[in-house]
Amino acid sequence: MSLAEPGTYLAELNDAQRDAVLTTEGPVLVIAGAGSGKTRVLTYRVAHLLAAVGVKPNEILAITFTNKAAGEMRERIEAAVGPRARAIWILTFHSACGRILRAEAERLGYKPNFTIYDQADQLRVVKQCLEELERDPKRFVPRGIHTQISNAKNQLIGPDEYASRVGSFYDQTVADVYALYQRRLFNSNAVDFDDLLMLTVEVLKRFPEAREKWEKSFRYVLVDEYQDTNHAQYTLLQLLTAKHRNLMVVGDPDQSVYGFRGADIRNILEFEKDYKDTRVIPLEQNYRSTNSILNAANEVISNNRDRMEKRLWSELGDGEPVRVLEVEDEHAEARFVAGEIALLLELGYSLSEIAVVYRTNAQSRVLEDVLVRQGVAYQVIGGPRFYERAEIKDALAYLQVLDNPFDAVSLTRIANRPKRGVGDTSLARLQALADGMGVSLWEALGRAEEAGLATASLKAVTSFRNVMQSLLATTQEMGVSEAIESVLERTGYIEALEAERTIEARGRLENLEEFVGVAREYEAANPQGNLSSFLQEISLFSAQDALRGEESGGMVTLMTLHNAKGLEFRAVFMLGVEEGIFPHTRSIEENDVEEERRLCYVGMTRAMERLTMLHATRRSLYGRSEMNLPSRFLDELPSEGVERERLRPTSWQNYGQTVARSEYQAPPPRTEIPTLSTGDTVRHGTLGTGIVLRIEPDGVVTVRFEDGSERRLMLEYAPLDRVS
DNA sequence: CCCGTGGACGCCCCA
DNA sequence: CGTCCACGGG
Repeated sequence: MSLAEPGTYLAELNDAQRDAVLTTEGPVLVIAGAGSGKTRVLTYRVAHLLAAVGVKPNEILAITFTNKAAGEMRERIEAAVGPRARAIWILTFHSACGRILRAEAERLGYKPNFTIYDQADQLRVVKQCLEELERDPKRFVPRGIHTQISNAKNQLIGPDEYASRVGSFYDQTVADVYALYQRRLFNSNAVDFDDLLMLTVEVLKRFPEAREKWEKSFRYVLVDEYQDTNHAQYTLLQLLTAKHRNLMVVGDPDQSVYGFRGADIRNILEFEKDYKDTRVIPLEQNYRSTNSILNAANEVISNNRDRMEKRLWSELGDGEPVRVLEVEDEHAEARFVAGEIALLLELGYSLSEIAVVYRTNAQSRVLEDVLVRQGVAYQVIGGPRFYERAEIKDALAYLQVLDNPFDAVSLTRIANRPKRGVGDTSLARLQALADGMGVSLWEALGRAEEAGLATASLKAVTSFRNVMQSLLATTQEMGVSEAIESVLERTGYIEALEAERTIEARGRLENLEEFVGVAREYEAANPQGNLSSFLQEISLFSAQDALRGEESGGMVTLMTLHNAKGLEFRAVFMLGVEEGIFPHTRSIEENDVEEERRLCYVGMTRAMERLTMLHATRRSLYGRSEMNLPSRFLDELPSEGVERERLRPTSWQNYGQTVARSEYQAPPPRTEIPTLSTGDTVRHGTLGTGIVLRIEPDGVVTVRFEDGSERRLMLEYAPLDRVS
């Protein structure tokens, strides 16, 4: 597309889409059904603003749902208008707030290099607070308290206001913890995810100079996935667009699925009330799915009462019917999916065009077992993440402390890693000293002799502090990757892992190497980036950002329905479509089935050609075997264009060629299992030769074969031999 | 101060 | 069925 010629790109749009691109002034609400080309609209609109309206790149703020989406959008715009696109603000809510807050932090008394605490860090602080307040953690469950605080922040209710509204003893405790929690974070120069929004709003509200600066700078604001905004985000947008009022929001009320983190569907349903002269543009033509899939999804969602009437249609024909399948239990479910994947490959599908979605992360395990056994490459989005692994968190904690020594949570984490004789007792004494003197833990470390420690402990603390001090001085001048290597080396972290001589330790070392690799990539992509910006980027990483796209050969993608949002696949399998799982028991109890139904709608509309929904009659959950009824969502499907089948034990036990063996008849383990290490060249019976990339403690090896495909194989069973 | 063991408990989805 | 945490011996 050439931007000198609006005619060329406008011709690629349908009437409604074109309208959305050309209506640049004033508030615009685009109701974009699933697969209706909203990314195209957003991209072209930005390009149009730059090329035809003459807007400067830094006057545009585009909010996307994930960093990955932001990156893709930036690429597409750059392809159209060139390097100018780099100056556009294309960010998620959290990263945009991170940036604004860094610029304005000092007005609130924070330093610009504040640390962002993740869920685990936040919980740890809540626990500390409960301890300090001497409340019974049985009665006041940290997780529950934290949820209350988080909800309050999403509603922009600060600690003082919360305290003034207390209605019960429980509330009073929450209020006390909230106040203390906030003070703790402040003293650590740290913020949590919710603070990014709440504090940004606070700074804009309290400081007119700040507000004027930012509302002036963003002449055009675009927001994707508007149906998932919460009150804080809503207020932020109001503040930022007060001057120019050029706000375009794009969303689909039927895809609002983040109620649990404060998303308020009314933001989109009542947008027209908030902005009187709103131009509403519905996009109903779908370019993704066949009509069988769309009709099925339309039927299901029409059972919701609280919605805007909308009906998607497509020109892609009826296609294959939607399949609803009953299986015996979760193992049969997994085997069936694995068998179907094999069939799809024969039909010419590639693994990367196939996704399996489910309600809860725990559901992936059974399927993973089967896929590993079959040697099917897959990736799990979400679940235990790279950055949540202990060794990566340790490395990150070191970096956090180097960037922000006041960060007490990170400092506590690394104080005794590797073991160096700084135990909980010593740390508690130091923390008490710090609290007593009103200084940070880091400063207390420097005056350890006043903390009344045993001689050995004092020595250990002093030597730890000296190491950190010297790292603080020397890493200043280094790039991020070099700093990480230096930290791991000089703290003895690497040495300690190597001394373990276990496969686990080896895996951890490999993960750390990968982490250094991440840092190198970051340096290459951001030549002017520093430690602070690297850490911020990592803290705001989302599950979808880890999605590996069209890598050669590819892999099947496994993920929760929430993580599937915004993605599309030629074939989609939806697991566990059963009462109690989907809709989840808790949603039924809390009368929130409409949100679950929207989630079902989201899942179904991910599929382009083939959609299979499965339910098992029996399923073990928490070690107990339960009988589940088919989900009510299955009852809501139309009869036309839907095929219902029941897989009887006899038919699934021998299902497909590769799946023929049931789990009780696995081939006998090989007698000679080759000893492999990463980098070895190996030969596989059917897959050819490849290189060992990674070895997991449970005997799973990852091999990259000559055709570029990566596979995870069970060393015990896979016909693998070492060739060099 | 470290590590192993047994008991309690879980009860989603996420940046 | 797993995980996480508290507790007690070495």
